[in-house]
Formats: sequence, structure tokens, C-alpha cells
Amino acid sequence: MKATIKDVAREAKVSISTVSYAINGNERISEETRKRVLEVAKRLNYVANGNAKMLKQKKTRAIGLFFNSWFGPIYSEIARGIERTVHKMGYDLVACSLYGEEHSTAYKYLRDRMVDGAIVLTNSFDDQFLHSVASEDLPLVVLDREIQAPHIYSILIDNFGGAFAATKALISSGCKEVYFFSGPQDSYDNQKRLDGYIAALGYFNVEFNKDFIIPADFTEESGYQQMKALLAKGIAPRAIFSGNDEMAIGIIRAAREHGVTIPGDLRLVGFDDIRESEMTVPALTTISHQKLEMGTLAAETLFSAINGDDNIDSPKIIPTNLIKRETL
Amino acid sequence: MKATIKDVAREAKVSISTVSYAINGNERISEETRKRVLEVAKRLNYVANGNAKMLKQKKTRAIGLFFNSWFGPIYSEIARGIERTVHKMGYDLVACSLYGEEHSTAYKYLRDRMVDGAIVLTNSFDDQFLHSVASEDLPLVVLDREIQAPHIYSILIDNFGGAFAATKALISSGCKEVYFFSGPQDSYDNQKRLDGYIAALGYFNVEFNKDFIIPADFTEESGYQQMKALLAKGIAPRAIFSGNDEMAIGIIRAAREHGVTIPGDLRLVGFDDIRESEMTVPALTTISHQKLEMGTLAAETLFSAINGDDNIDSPKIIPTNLIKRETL
DNA sequence: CTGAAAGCGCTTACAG
DNA sequence: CTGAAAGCGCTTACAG
Repeated sequence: MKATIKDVAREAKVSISTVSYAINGNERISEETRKRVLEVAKRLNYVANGNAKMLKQKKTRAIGLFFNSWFGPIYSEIARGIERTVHKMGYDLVACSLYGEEHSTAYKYLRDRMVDGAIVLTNSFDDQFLHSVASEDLPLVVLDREIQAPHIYSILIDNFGGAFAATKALISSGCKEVYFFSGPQDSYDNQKRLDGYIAALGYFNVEFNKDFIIPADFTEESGYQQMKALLAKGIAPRAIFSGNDEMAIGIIRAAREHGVTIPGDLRLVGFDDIRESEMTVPALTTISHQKLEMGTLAAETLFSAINGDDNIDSPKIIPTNLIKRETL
Repeated sequence: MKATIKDVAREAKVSISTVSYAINGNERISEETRKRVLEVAKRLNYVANGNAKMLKQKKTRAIGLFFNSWFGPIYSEIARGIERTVHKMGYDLVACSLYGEEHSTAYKYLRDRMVDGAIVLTNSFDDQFLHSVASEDLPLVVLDREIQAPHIYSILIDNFGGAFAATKALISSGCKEVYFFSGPQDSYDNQKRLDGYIAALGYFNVEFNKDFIIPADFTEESGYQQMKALLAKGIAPRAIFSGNDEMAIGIIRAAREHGVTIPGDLRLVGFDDIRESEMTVPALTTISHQKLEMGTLAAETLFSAINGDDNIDSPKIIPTNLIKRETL
């Protein structure tokens, strides 16, 4: 069985309070006693019971990271930024998926307050649940989603600005008929990217044509299929702004199969700058955003809230920029 | 402040034991009392404190998933398999990274026994630490690593067999000079794949030439650089078995830049069958293994151990098979 | 500098 | 069917 603080106290011939103080580095304990206690603790392989500690202190020193996909290329970069900051602050980071919906670990850990703060990378939690859970003792940072409530802070990508820049670049290249491959209707990112696209058309006096909006779902497969369908119908777009890079990769594949050359016949811009996008042939021109920085900013914002800073901007916007490669 | 069991007891005018029994569905409580308690609990927004519960029950009902990379393409598929099984068993899955080494969340959660069992996807923990931590109350399943100790079970990919098959296919295509792009020396997977390669050469009476072993490190970049270096030296391999797909993608890129056609000038086989490998041009022939199943098997093995089954095979081997695409 | 004691929020024999 | 009480393993005023 595992050694407890009592065992250490008995072996070291001191009280359990002394053991606790010694182990937690409290000043009041004499050097000699501390040494003895630490030695005994080591010998008995003693590690404080985390649950007892948390129960008493009402702090977990853990941050939750909740998501629903086991880590697309974007999320893992964001997670890296988060984990660095969380570690630097001396907290633990536990990642929980939403698999199982209301019965998922993510729901449970949030409801049961198993963490001192959380970063939410998913839209599967409904707003109401987040509202009910967020509090001074459990602030929330939500990525890629606008939500207005006390103790909830959002970090957003400048989807609108990025989409505007992408569309502008396409128009400037001389083509007035810019197609937009759309992600899912209910995607917040997609909605904002569509808005940026439409705004850019308006800005440059290009008429909006709803036939140029191609419905897809952010997967490579959907980009591929929709592009094939277009070409099969004899429609050959000369310029496409793809709502994300994955669809753009599908578009490139379909184009190649149909002998459409890029950027000769077709100019293409994606969004996200995922790792794969510099390896496509031709390399994808895309809208990049700083994912690592997004993670860092998310974690920093969360710690500001945890530390009681009541003057936190929300939402915070992550800028984007156009990365010129070979498809435009 | 959060409602506790005491608050519910007071409001419902019963004892705290009754609240506990009612909420946990103990039979002995009358329907009427139970209803009243549940209503009060709901009204007060009561959720049992997880720490108190765990402290008392000495169970966390949580499984740890420890890894060091925020999720290469292989791991996320494995994780999906794990999460399904863990959820089905009514446990929670918490993923913790090894960022920070001995001060990482992963180390801490294992040492502090914050979980009832763990699946280890990384070789950053040293064997000795794992030995010291594994016990009847905290069994461990280790992926891709052979380790012999009580309460530790390994799940392995058939690296040897896969490498043998890859090399055999390359030799059968008519080329005797098969290069091997090697991953890091200290990689278990790499070592076994190298063994399989050497064994296949031996089996087909092809002389082993150590100059054909190209040292790289499993990254795409290393594959790319080493292939470029080879071609720059005027060496043009006709057949390459790449220790993993990522390097193979780098090799393809370098080959293309130098005008080497695949599979015309060069035949290439990878390992792992990552998602990207079917999207390369030409599509990569590779050795596939069932990642989802590996995750499922890992979790099932862990639960067998948790449930006291003392007759668990270890290691368990996941089979591989050759996926023929366009590079061979 | 050290210890006795209360208490964190639960569960669970035990008694009635 | 319900309640009083012990106890899980810690921390932390408080006293000395």
C-alpha cells in the first residue's frame, strides 16, 4: 500500500503537521527536522495524495483543454502554445475530448470543477452550459467563437480580414469571377470568411454571384468532390478562394486529374496555412495565422482571469497574413 | 459558492448519508425521499465534489494517456480507439503531455496516482520510472516498446514483418540495391524495421551494404535533405525502403526537384500509412497497420488488468500489410 | 520550532 | 428506510 503522511510522521517521529510543513518547504521547520523528514519520505516513497490536497486547498492547479477532434494539424500547434504557458505558470494541463457528449470526460470535468480554468477548442458545448459553469473560480477561454458572458473570454482569428485579403489578392490577379468553397454553414470560422469574401467583392465592385459559393464541409474530400462536380459540368473556375487549406488540397487534386493547371488555368488561395500546404504541388498560397501564439495568448488570458485581473479584453483577435506560394 | 452535500441535506431535511445514497441510486432510499433529494440537488445545482469522492473511494475512474507530441497523424488515430473503449467502460480519459520532463503533468499524474491506469505513447519515461509506478492498482500499457515487468503490458506493431514485406516487394520488383532511410538510432520502431530490412536481404541472398543505410530521423525534412545529398553526390537509388512515411514524402519532394521519376527511376515504399501518404504525387506505397485497433486493444488490455485478469498476453502484436499505391 | 485539532466533502459500515 | 459517526489524507490556523 501507498505511504501516507501518517507513515512518514511515525517513522520520522514528528507530527503530521511537521511533515506537511517540511515537505511543502515551510520556513518554520528546522533544517535538521526537515532533512530527516525528507529522508524518510524518500525512503518510504511518499508522494502526497493529490485528492486530499485538492480537497483541502480547493485548488487543482490544473487547466483543462477541451476539444472534439484528436488533433487536426491546427489544434496541435495551438496546444503546444498552451502547454508551454501552462507549464511555465506551474500548472498542469489535462486534455479531455468531448467524445460521448454530455457523458464525455470534458463535460464531466467542467461540471465537477476538476480544473481551475479551461480552454475550450470546440463548439460542441452549448453556450448555456458554458455560462452555467464559468465563474470566478473557473474562468473559461474559448477559441474561435464569440461568446459574451462574465468569466468567459474569446480569442478569435481575424477570419474576416484574412478572407478579405485572400479575395483581394485573387481579384488583383486579374480575375473577376472568384469562387468561394465554403465550409459547413454552422461553422463560425466559415461564416466570417464568407463575410470577408463578400466584403472584398463589394469593395472592388465585383458583383456577388451566389452560384460562385460552393458548399462543402472543410474536408479535403469535399473540396475534391465539389471541384470534380464543377469540372464535370463544364465549369472551369479561374479563381478560387477555399475556406480552408484541406479543401484546397482536394481542389488541387481534382484539378490535376482534369488537366487543369495551377496557377495557369486556375488561381487558388487557401486558409490556415497547415503544414501540408507548403508540400502540395504546386505549393499552396494561403492565409496564415499564428497558431502557437494563439495558444499562448489563450493561456495567458486564462491566467490573467485566474489571478483576478478584471480588466481583460475580450474578444482578442489574432492577425492573419497572406503567404504567397505557387498557386497564386 | 458551490453547493455541497450538506446544503442539499439541510434543504431536503434529511441527513447527508441519505443524500449520498439517494444520489448514488442506493436501493434502500424510499422513492419519495429520493425524489425530494434529487429535486433539491437540482435546484441547488449540486454536483458531488470529485476530489472528496476519490479520496474516499480511492478510485479515480480515470485513465491517463501520456504522450510527448501533440499528436502526429498516427497517434490521433490510436487515441480515437482508446477513447472509445475507455468511454464504453465508463471511465474518463485524460491526456497529458510530457512537456517539462520530470516536471510535466504526465510524470506528476503517474507519480501521484491521479489515474487508475495509464497508456503510455512515448519513450520519454525511463523504464525504471515505469517499473516503480506500475502496480496492481495502477497497471500500465505501453505502446511500441518492449518492457518486461509486472503490471506493465506492451502492444507492438509488427515492425519486423512489415519491413520484411516492404523490402521483399522492392527486391521482387527487380532491384537488388535497396536503400534504407533510417529513423533515429534510439527508436525502437526503427531498430525493428532495420532488422526486418536486413532479414529480407538475407532471405533473398542480397548482400547487405551499409552504405545503403541512410541516417535520418523520421522527419520529412530529414528525408528530403538526405535524398538531396545523395543525388548531389551523383548517387541515384533505384529502390528505397523508407523507415516511415514522413521521410518518404521528403524523398518524393527531393526526387521531383531533381527530375527523378517515381516509380520509373525510383521505387519507394514507406511505413505507417499516414493520411498524407495517399495524397502524395505519386501516391505512396506503404506498410499499413491498424491504428484504431491498436488503441482499442491497448485500452482493452488495460481494463483486463484493472479488473484483475492475471493472464494477459504481453506483448501483443498488431499485424501490418502492404498497401500498393503508385510508388512501387 | 513543533504539535493537537479542526475541517475540506464525501462514502459507508453500523445501529436503530 | 434513515441518521450519527468514523474516516479517506491532507492543510492550516492556533497554541505553546
